[in-house]
Amino acid sequence: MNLLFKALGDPTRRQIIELLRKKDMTAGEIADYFSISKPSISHHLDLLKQANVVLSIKEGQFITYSLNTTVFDEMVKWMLDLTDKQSKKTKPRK
Amino acid sequence: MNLLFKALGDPTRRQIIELLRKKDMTAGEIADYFSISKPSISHHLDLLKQANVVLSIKEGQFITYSLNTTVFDEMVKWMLDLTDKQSKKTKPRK
DNA sequence: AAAGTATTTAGACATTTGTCTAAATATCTA
DNA sequence: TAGATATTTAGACAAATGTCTAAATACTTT
Repeated sequence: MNLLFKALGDPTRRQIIELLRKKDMTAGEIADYFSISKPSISHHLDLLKQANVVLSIKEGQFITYSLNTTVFDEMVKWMLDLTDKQSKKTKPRK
Repeated sequence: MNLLFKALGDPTRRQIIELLRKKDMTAGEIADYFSISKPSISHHLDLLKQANVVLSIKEGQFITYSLNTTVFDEMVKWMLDLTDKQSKKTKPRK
């Protein structure tokens, strides 16, 4: 989970996630939304990919990125568990 | 939300959060769980406090820390919304 | 009041992170 | 096959981050 939390720690990367929520986009399309260089965006995409937050497929000379929302499941669970006073220190009752 | 995401980006801070989930603890008690110095733990606690993840009250010479789980609500919402394919690009229908 | 305990503040330092430009790779098109 | 387009890789660099030790602050106890 560390890569995931790290990935979400940067505002630019969260914006990328929000963009991809609306629709899949190529690296170039994504970069157009930001004022930082394409290599920087490429780097952010790489980190998101390492964290398994995005998937990419190469289509000709383009690379299309999409969100992999499944990785958030565990994280949401982690956070909801924090609020679960009932099961302090106990295993969840299946 | 940036301070919150940043705060969660560090493994030590997440461990602190997990400790506080079980029970409120003083700074010293928390520090005893780690092999890093007390000033470092103090610094982590400060960041968690800035992110509003923990609350602290001074009791004599001790300072007791507790979790403020309410801050996670917005974050959970953010993540759940990412998975919500239905409302792509639309405002949530109240 | 002095000494001990709990915690933070200050300042230094190495590592990590986010950014950039230049160059490399891969694909498409004329 | 050249030239244009899309994207990444490489390497440099400044800023942010996590850690440390030493010192300061605050409270308690003798």
